[in-house]
Amino acid sequence: MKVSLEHFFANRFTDADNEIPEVVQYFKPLKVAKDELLLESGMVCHSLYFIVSGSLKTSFIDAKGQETIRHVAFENQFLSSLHSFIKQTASTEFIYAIEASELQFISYNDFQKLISETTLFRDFYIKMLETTYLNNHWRIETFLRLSAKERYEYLLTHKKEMVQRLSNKNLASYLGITQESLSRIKAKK
Amino acid sequence: MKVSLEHFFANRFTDADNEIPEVVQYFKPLKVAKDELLLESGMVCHSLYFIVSGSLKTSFIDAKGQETIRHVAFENQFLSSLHSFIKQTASTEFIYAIEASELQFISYNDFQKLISETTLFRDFYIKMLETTYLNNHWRIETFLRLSAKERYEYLLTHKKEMVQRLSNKNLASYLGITQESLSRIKAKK
DNA sequence: CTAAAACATTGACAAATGATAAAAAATCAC
DNA sequence: GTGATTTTTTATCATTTGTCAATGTTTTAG
Repeated sequence: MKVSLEHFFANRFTDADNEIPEVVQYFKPLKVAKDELLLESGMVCHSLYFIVSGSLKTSFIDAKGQETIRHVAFENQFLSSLHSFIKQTASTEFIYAIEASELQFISYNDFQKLISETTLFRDFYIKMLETTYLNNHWRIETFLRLSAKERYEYLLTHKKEMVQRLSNKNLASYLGITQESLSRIKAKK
Repeated sequence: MKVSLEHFFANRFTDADNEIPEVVQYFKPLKVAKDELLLESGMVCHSLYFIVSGSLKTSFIDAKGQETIRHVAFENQFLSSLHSFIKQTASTEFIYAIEASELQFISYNDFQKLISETTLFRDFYIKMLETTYLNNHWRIETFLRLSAKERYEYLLTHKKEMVQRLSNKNLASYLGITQESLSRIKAKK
């Protein structure tokens, strides 16, 4: 599947669609291989990525040295190490391509410029923060009161793409459980 | 402890502080008793609350009928059922006062008005979404790779006020564990 | 102040998940 | 295509957390 940045804005921000060319010109294309590192923990994240095709993840290394996946994004979604990007401070997480991916990215400076100069991008930024909020919200709810098995079933029902496109290893990490537990959960169904 | 809305804005939004009186006039005072309900699940949340003194929580009822606390706020913080408030759709959660509290609240209409009319409030709204993001971020991280005991210790170190001001019942609910487990965790220290 | 209700603690046991190890299966690099 | 590497599955056992029940403690309503 392949999507475009123009369509993304045209479909969602009809009020200020005359500003689309102005906004889109600041994005640069980038192709990355499967498993390619886009941001190292400890570095400042300078880019916000739009996914044309493929998938990205943000992750950190836990106390036991295991990679733990905090967020995953597919086509038509944006991803960054948001805290680092917004504040231009060192990131506590990595960004990796999960699959080979085509991206469009914008630098922090151009991002700021567009925020101050265009209504479209300001609306987009608020919308992005809201979407991020909703995403984190359901994720916290699933952790608060669902067992590992129920969290897996929640993804199967509500986020099927994640189950289909992530390896067991990545999926287990995203669910906050071990690979072995996930394997058992899947076997029991 | 008691704080004021004027100080909140004056301390954080120095760029546009001439707009503070314009913004503050739309907030109305409200006193609520301990355990008082401010928003019922299924209703549309019409208010954003600033806490002058006391504390509020947002919670939902899980599959087993247990109250589960998603978020807690103290003095000098804002709280709402944000999804419901932003989209003016039915809330999936309740808002309760934990302690007797003094609040200042703004209606959705006045909120929208201030967003469109003042730089201060637009800046504030983005800041609020960012703060919310950071809060959800650490919460997800603690769920992903920490045990119940480690999550409790995390709160002790980084959010001591929560441990001090919440009942065991509320704290256990916020941590996503049973009261009994929390009681045992505390006893073992 | 007192009785009732809510909350907190403790114990015994059950269920879920993690740790470790080993084997099977899939994927990758050349 | 083949051997090496990584991922997935399976099994056993240990640990954590939940469930249920009983009891002690604190808070609340009148």
